[in-house]
Amino acid sequence: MGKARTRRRPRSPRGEGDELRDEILDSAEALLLDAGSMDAVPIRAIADAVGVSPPALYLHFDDKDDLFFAVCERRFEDFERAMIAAGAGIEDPVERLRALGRAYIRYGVERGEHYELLFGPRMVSVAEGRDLSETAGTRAFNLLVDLIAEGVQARRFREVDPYQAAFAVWSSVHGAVMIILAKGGLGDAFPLPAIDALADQICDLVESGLAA
Amino acid sequence: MGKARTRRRPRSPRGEGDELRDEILDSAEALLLDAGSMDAVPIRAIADAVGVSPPALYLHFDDKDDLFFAVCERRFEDFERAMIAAGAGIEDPVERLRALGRAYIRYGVERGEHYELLFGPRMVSVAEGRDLSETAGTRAFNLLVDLIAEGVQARRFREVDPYQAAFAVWSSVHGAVMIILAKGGLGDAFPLPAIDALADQICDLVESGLAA
DNA sequence: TGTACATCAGTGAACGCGCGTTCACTGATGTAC
DNA sequence: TGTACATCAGTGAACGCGCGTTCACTGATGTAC
Repeated sequence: MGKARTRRRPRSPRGEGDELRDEILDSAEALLLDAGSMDAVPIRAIADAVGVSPPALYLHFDDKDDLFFAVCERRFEDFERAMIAAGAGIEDPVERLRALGRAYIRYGVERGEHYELLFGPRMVSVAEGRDLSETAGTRAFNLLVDLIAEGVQARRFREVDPYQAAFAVWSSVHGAVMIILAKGGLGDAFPLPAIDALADQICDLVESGLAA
Repeated sequence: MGKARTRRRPRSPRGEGDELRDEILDSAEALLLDAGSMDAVPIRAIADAVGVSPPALYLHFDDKDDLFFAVCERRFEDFERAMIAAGAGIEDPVERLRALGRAYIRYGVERGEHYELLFGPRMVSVAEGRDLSETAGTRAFNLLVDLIAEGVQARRFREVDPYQAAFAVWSSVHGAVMIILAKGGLGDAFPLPAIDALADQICDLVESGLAA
């Protein structure tokens, strides 16, 4: 049957055309959850979900990459808030690191598609040629660097280079998330330890690895 | 200009049509190195590289997924050999684990596109619905499980569950590779520690994390 | 030894689809005189 | 207060391309009688 649009969005009142921009980002994000990758989300599907014609998207974004980079930025801000919240109020660096690690893995596993957008290979092509130094993602990483530096200074961690150690820690949790996400689709041929147990295992590993 | 084919492959002699199959896999693999993902390798490009028309590929493979699954299998066998070679002749489990970790990261970094094919999200969709229990990838993972079990029994590692610990170790090195590969395309906005130093850092982390 | 036939290893052209994007336009609303 | 005009927030249709795959075919080589 026909091409009937699911929902027809009423035209924004004059001067408030920017409202559409947010609705587009909302829909693009929601579709990403189902589709799994940006390539699998056609611009037409976004327009349809918003209730608008495809060309309307070009009133607010240069092209598809531009649109998804904007989705990305919003997500990174959300991710940064989650990390800040996870560590808030915990004094001991060791405890805070564990809290961050758990929160990171939980965030990644629970929002797999978003996580892949943020940290997967896809992001690389979208981010190429843009300045990332002031993004929420970079700030979140620096949270970890600072935490490790603090722990080293307080003699709760061994004498490591905080920047390098942060990469190592990040590798561990990132790897855990990627494997959990990948194996999620693979059935029973390759059983996965319970996710929480795995998260704890990783945290143990990191913790005793950094222990003073 | 035009559609002139780069190279025209002479027709296989009767009864040896299977030779083409290997040549297709070789070309598909080579193109993957340049393109970065299976989606970015059109079937036409493979056919052209081999010097054959696109429909000829369907004489040997059901469809595109089938073709790339075959590429995948060949790579996993190669990967398994690399891991076996890296650990060969090293008696001490701690030393062998470090050797495997370094070899894993080196393998992943040096052959980024192949690595992503093997362990990235893309593989999931290709592998879906197939039996993986007898694949080289599973065997390579069991190598790690056995190594940890051996180390635990020899009291060189703490008393951990080998299967879970193997997942944790794998997460660490897998995460390291994914991050190195992802950041490789990102320019200088986010400097990466020297790869070897990072590999050592990860190995240190894992080692002291498992230490008895 | 000759010839009809089957088979093998492909080819060339096209189908049909989905995609990102562009183009010319429209109708409602505000503004200037 | 009336009216010509500019602007804003979109629309509908189409362009042009690349893709995976299918279809009907071809020409060389082997085999049966």
